[in-house]
Amino acid sequence: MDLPNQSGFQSVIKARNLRMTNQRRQILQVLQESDEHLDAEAIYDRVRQKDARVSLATVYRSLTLFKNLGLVDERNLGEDYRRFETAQDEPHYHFTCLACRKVIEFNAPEIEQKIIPQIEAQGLKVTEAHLIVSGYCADCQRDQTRGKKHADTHLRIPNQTNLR
Amino acid sequence: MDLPNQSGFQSVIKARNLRMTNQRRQILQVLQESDEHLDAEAIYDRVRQKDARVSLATVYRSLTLFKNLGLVDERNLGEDYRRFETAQDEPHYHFTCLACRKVIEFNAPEIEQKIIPQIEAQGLKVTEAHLIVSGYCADCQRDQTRGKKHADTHLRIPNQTNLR
DNA sequence: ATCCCTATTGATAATTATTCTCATTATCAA
DNA sequence: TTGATAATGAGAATAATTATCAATAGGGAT
Ligand SMILES: [Mn+2]
Ligand SMILES: [Mn+2]
Ligand SMILES: [Zn+2]
Ligand SMILES: [Zn+2]
Repeated sequence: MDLPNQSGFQSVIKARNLRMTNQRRQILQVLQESDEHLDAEAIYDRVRQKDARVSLATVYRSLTLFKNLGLVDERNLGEDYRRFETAQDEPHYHFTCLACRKVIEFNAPEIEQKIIPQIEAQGLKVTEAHLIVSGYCADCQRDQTRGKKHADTHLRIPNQTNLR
Repeated sequence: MDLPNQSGFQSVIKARNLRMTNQRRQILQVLQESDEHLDAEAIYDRVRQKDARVSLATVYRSLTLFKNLGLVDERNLGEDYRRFETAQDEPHYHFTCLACRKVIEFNAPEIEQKIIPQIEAQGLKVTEAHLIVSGYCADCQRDQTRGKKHADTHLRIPNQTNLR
């Protein structure tokens, strides 16, 4: 079963005399099979389950490559680590629940149609735009039991107690 | 010479039986005197120049405190470190030049007036929203000599060569 | 199928922003 | 002035990401 742009992957790889490795295929496939926003570690975990002897360094290297090839987009959703998802045709933006970490995507055509044009009218050239919204999802507003479940990716337990 | 809300600072500090220390005064003052988006290290440098024997740990601790008190806002402008600025009355957003690192602020009332209300209409509670735009400023589009000057804060030289 | 060039990888050390630890100091109310 | 304890400084610890480098593997040419 081949995935959508596995072929587009091939062509863009060869065009730059890069090499089509198993690791790259696996890593890209994990991204394509997922509708979530995975971080490097989550991708690493999933790739190893499937089969390969892949190193975390290669995951990072491949993500950087895919990003530069336009196959994958990097997202910063207010965490201190980076998430990745396959590049979409339509731009979209992200809401993250501060309690359960669920990520909800949304469109905001005003950004592409009004805000960015206004910025570029001032002589700036825009290459990227991220609208990052955070708050509390409907479930977590209702529940007292906030932060119980952790949607959208695997759990990472931070350290900090510096909240005063 | 007292600064704007140094007094508001006093009251909010006392209200929570926190203590008004020299370090906190100095750090907050650096933020208030600057119209830039400083990172912890830049604040650290400026505070030491002024006078005090302040540790970097205290800068971080104070920034976290000020953020929680609503006196200071944290910004992530696409770098791998965090910037801070005094809390503004009006929301605003940020464009960063990828070449010279200059930061340009702009308003986007559509966000507060249309986009966020739409999100909240779906049952979500929004507590924060950042629109982070990057690209190239007018100067850097013109110049071939991109990346020469480094506006808005001190220089940090990264390591990476992983760009393929 | 074999050779060869070199892009890529795995393992692990290095880097670096931020947080933690804990003994010492300073704030402030009484 | 004193006492309780909030806050600090110094440096160790943490953790995500990147660099190093010898070994491996892709793929074009033969
Ligand atoms: Mn998304
Ligand atoms: Mn700003
Ligand atoms: Zn939630
Ligand atoms: Zn510029």
